[in-house]
Amino acid sequence: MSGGAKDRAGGSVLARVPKSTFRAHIADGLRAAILNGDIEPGAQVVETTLADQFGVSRGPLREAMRQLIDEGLLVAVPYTGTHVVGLSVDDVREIYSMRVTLEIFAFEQIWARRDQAFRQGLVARHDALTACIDAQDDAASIVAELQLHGFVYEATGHKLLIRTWDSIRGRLQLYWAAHHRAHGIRGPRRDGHDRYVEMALSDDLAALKVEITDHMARGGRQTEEFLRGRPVGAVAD
Amino acid sequence: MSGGAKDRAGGSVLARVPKSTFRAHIADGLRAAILNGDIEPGAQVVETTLADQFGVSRGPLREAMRQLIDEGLLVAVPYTGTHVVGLSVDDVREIYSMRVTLEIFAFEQIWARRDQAFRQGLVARHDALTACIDAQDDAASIVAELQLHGFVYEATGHKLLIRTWDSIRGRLQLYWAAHHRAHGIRGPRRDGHDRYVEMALSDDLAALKVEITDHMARGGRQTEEFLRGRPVGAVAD
DNA sequence: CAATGATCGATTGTTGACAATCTGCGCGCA
DNA sequence: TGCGCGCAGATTGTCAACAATCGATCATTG
Repeated sequence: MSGGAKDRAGGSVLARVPKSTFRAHIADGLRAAILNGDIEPGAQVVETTLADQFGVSRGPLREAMRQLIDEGLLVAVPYTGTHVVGLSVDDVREIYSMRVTLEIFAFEQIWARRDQAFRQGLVARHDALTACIDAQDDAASIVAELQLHGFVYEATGHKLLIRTWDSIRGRLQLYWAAHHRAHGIRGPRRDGHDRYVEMALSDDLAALKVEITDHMARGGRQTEEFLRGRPVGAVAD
Repeated sequence: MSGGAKDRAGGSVLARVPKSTFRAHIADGLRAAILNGDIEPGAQVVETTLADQFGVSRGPLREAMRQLIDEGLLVAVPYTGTHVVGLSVDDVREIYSMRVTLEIFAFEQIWARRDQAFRQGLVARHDALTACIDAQDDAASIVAELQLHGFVYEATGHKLLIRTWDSIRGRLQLYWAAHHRAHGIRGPRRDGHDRYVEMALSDDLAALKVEITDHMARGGRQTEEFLRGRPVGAVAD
């Protein structure tokens, strides 16, 4: 489409060129590769190598990497190298504590405006998650759970909140994916989300806040057991 | 130092070359120029122009701009142009509502660990802010107020929270600066911060939460009056 | 044998030139 | 007069080559 990159059939991830720029698609592809575990936490990512794999030059690729650095998925040392981030126990703890705060805030924002569309959307995503869990498809359940929670954030219409959720989601998914690869079966159990959705549609905001706090605490606890003492990767930020 | 940018005495902002990369310093300089009002909200920023002003090529400059876009200070349209963001009433509302949530969370995190160092640091920054207000130095008071609140976030040691505050601070400062330039005298009154600090050092967390909520509500209200109907800039995100 | 300094490979940082895209404007035409 | 069309200017997107820095290796020296 541009610059001089003629066809790039060899690119590992991108299939079509969307009419716009490369950067976003490289970022998406690289993010997917990291979250998918194709590149392990702690592993080094080299600009030239990736540029070849994606079939682009280092310019756009650098910008994509910079974006992932902002998302907390990569860590760069000037003139030396860039690595996939390794999450420590404290990092995961921070993610979960932040989620409690943000998600309660999200429900406070939307509480009075939970119309039919919201209720249906929430139930639909809960059903999708339930189906993934019943099918024991862990990879899909991770995505489904992220979409369930993401739907709540989106529903608030609070752009800053959504942006903040976006900035956390990557690290959360990185942890979930690593946990899943290491432990096989992952966390989300049916009953927990059943209660969560039930209360989200109830009239008792206080009870929902407690449920969210407990929900996250459960996830966090099971989390720490897995991580204790050994960060997922080598490099911390 | 590198590449081929020999001396750059003509650069508008950077004075010394710090031994590391350009990007961070360009970002700092450009951010300062925006927050300082040298580039007005809504105004277009052209890569080639800025590159000349900073004495670097477009590569590093693009990365710096990309960072400011992530911070919500710039808005880019592919192949068309990049503008300083204009904040709407809703945007400012979002910033303030987010601050309430984040700051209450910050105090929850640190509440049990408010040692002598924290108390002294908080008082010191409050004194500095008070001095700026008494001297009617609005520009300095903006910085002082940001440092007061920033100190609280830093004190939590919660990296994710600090990062989130960082991602909001720029937009808040952009609004405060624009408000100040348009209205002359800005918001922060002594009594409000006196109460804030007093309660932050008290034993009544619930009361502090109320104070924070009110504090922000006051700032937000005065804010909306100024902004009603006319965003600070031309382009929204 | 330990400490020190030079060298080399690997990787990122920077640059200048070229290509693609968008926007506005003038022109022909019904 | 109103409207589509194409052209030119401006701006961003991309590329390939070059420079700077870092880390490890290895020879040198006391």
